[in-house]
Amino acid sequence: MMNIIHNVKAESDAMGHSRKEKAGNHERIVKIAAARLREAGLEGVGIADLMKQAGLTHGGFYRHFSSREELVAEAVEQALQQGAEAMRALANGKASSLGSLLEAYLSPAHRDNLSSGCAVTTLASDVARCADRTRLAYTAQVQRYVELLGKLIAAPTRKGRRSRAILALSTLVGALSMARAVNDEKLSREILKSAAEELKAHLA
Amino acid sequence: MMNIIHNVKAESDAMGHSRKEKAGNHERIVKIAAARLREAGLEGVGIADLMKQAGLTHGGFYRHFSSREELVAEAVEQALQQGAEAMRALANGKASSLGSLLEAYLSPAHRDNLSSGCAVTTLASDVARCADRTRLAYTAQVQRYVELLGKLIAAPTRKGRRSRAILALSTLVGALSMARAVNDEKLSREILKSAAEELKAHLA
DNA sequence: ATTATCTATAGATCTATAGATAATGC
DNA sequence: ATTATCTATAGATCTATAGATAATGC
Repeated sequence: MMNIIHNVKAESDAMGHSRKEKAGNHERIVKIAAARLREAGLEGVGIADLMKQAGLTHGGFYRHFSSREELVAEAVEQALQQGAEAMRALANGKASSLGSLLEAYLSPAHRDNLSSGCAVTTLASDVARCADRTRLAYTAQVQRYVELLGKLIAAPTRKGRRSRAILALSTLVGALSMARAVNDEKLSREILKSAAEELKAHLA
Repeated sequence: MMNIIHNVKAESDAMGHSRKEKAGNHERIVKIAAARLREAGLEGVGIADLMKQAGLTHGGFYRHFSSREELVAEAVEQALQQGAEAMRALANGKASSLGSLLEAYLSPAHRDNLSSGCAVTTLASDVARCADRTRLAYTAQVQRYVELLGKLIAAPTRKGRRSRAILALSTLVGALSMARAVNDEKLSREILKSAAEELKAHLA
């Protein structure tokens, strides 16, 4: 695969290295990692590659992070947060917000967009093998999703809403995972569509 | 992690290398890979490690496989098949076979048993980045699961059964994924339990 | 003087191959 | 003679570190 993402750094290499620049560089490395690690998996991209895309050389990496693992932790936190924002935006958007949220989550567009998609699905199996810090962030994000979905779901009791929210989130994660892994566009779309429709029917 | 799995090879190293032995060795390498790759992910174990566990040295690997990718393909096929057999056994077992299947799939035992658990969940995100051959095997397995579940689900139409089977499989895959990634035993069990109970209620 | 980055490289992998060894199978 | 395995190693990574460079910031 050709690298078509060029140096994003604003300043020229001849310029100095202020603390402001450092903060900006740090943030840029994390954002790039949050995208690339979702595409390739948490072990799928090297430090040199990530630094190159940030417009830096790999030697400078360890002034920003004490280890690769530390970058991964920050990047996963970043990725989870991005997904949360996207979902909240969807939830606050339209009238029948639950329906449109389910449809957006289970859309072919989300399926094909690994780099900025929901990390709760994309990184689940990688996170299961991660350090505690990363798993903690993942856990907190799952709790937030369950609470968000619970607010959108009608049920007589609080327990019932939570239970249905867990069903809904599980279905979203599983359907998206399989739709991505499967090698057959028709089946992939069927999975997305059936999961969305059955969920809507069950939760209505 | 200490390697507590010792040399499984029956014959001593001083013995000859017949074609029968070769077939046995090939099968053993694939079975070990099917387990270890589910534990560590498709990129998480090296050839030397796998061969060592099979009681062989890494140099012999390329008389069995033309590349690492070829072993991965065979191992994923093996892993998918194992999962299929386990599920079929569950489905043919008891009276309320759907209920017991859902409970077994969403049990803490299955959650904690990566090496012989269902590969449709465990390998989903890895398979999405794999070669066509591997994705084809995954796709066929998803179809088989949908058909198996469809037979156990009551609905007025064939389409309805299939649609509900897709919902059920999606929920199983998503709930198990999250239950493994999450760092909180209480939440993990709640995910498994809620998903199972809501599914049963919806499909009854 | 401090520090953010760069160049260069050490050290540890990992995949794949080459040539030696010791048995099978014609 | 063929071949399944072993020993040894080439070549390509990848993480992490050491020392040089060039700017900032006291």
